[in-house]
Amino acid sequence: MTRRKVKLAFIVNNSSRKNNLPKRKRGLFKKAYEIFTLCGINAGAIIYSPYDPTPEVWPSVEGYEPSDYYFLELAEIDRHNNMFNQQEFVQQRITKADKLLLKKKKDNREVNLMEDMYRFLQIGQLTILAGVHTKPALARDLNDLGYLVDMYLNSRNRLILILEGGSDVEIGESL
Amino acid sequence: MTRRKVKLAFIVNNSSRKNNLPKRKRGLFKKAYEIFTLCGINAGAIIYSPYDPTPEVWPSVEGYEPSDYYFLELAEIDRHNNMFNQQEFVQQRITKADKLLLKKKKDNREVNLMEDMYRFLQIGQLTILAGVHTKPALARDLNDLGYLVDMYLNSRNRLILILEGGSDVEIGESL
DNA sequence: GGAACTATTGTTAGAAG
DNA sequence: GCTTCTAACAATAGTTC
Repeated sequence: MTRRKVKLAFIVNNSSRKNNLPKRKRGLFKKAYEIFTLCGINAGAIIYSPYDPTPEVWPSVEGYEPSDYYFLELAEIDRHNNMFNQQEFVQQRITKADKLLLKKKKDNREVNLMEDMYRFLQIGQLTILAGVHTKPALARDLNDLGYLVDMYLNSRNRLILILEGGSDVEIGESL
Repeated sequence: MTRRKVKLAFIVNNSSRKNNLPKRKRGLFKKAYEIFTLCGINAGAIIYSPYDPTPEVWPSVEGYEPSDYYFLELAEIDRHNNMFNQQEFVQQRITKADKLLLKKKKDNREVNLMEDMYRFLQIGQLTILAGVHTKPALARDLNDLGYLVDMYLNSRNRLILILEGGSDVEIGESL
């Protein structure tokens, strides 16, 4: 049991590094779960393991159990008040996003929308972290985005974004 | 200093709960950083604090310091090999996304693209978690997406997505 | 090759400044 | 509000089975 203090640096030994990951991962996700439970807020974690093509996230995407549990817990304390806060909270975030967008008026740069879509899908599951209240809308949106990208894949062609009633604006090209 | 074992449950006392959050947050982010450093992989965490309209994430979005540090560390060990693995890894994920998309061929459902964009921007900073190698492309893409949404806001009108040379497809409406 | 163990290091709840 | 302190609790590195 000789365990010396570990130096916070890349573990050079391959097996040690690999063996460490699941332990640490469990620790990280547990911490996220503890914050989630103790403080009643949405917290999440993600790990891009080289040993798994799918990024591992907490809360889990498939089952949504932690979120459900979350509301169950809150229901016994102050559910209504919490939902109100959540709404205020989201409103603040949207206002902030608005301001951010107004700062972004710039030159007409080319957009590789496809890349964005891919990236969106890759991190799409993270949107669950955005809040329990968005859950039903989320599932729909993710599917719709899939449809949108699917259209792109079918077309295998140039993608154009148009503002109705205005002038056509070319946004990007396919791969 | 009487500290009894804490029950893993919502902290009802408001000030206790609020005081707990920064400590726990530090702990969570530290764990993410440790995995990132020790195991040489991309790991991240996010907290949607009710006390802050901006979600707090690790790694930080502004400075990109942790990522830089990451490569600095790896450079001394096996940078080339790691980058190769990263590429393979990304390729796997893209293949996976492709399969996911093919499963999504469905009916023509309406897409509220604006919602997606908002959500993308809200979680956009999380894309940094997708990998260090995407860093330069990422900054550009986020700006371009901002531009795209900006156009939308300017138009205050219906958004149409068109596949060039094909039939026009109506995708969604503004709020 | 993963589950269990445990000495040791690490984290944090509550209090105090 | 925020640091700091520290007893108590928790996580885990190295090892064993």
